[in-house]
Amino acid sequence: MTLPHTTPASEAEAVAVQLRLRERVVADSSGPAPGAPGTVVVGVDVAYDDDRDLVAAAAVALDAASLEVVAEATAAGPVAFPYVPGLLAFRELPAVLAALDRLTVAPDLVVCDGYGLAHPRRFGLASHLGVLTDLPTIGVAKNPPPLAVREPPRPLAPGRGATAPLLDAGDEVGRALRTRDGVRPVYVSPGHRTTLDDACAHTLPLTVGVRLPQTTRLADRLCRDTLASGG
DNA sequence: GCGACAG
DNA sequence: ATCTTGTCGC
Repeated sequence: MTLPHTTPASEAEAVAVQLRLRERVVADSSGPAPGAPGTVVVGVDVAYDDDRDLVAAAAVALDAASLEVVAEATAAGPVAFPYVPGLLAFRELPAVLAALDRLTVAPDLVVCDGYGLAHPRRFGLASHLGVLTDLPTIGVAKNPPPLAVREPPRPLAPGRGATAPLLDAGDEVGRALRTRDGVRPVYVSPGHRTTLDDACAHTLPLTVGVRLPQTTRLADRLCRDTLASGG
């Protein structure tokens, strides 16, 4: 990876790391164009067993067009950081980075299960992973971020593809995106080397017939199985 | 002080 | 995240 990851000794130090690293986020579209043929999309996810002090991560690479699995990798280790809202990256990154290292194909885009820009300090898990690896990343979360300035929840049209802005101090930092008709939306935001428009455009083809991106679903299943198999 | 709070 | 059966709908 381009930058090393180190586990902070305190929450205050973790916040300081975020404020420093967020300066390095690249907010352009130097990542793959949505729909570009041959794009390798990698989903990452993590499962925990706090009692055994064990965390397992999985990285699953798909062909963006066919959604066929191209490669998989897992990694397990001790839990490095407690769960603290806003600091999820420090809990998940060590295992995720290890799994990505074991992947035999080069990711064109990494899809994270969590926030990117749509984060209280505008530096969620997806942004953090992108800065450390310099890979294009996006964040797709199941729940809305607790933004400081939340706008009156604008109603979201019922059909797949409908969106509503996630505003933070007047800036659109993410989007609620309906990926299935009549089903609650997911919350998409750019991480590194992607734009919000592209993040949403990348998400739609990954969610044909399902709410969450296939990348996330497959990675979730794999890391869960890995944890169950011992670690 | 209390509630809210990605995974 | 994780603890967990059935149930409604397509």
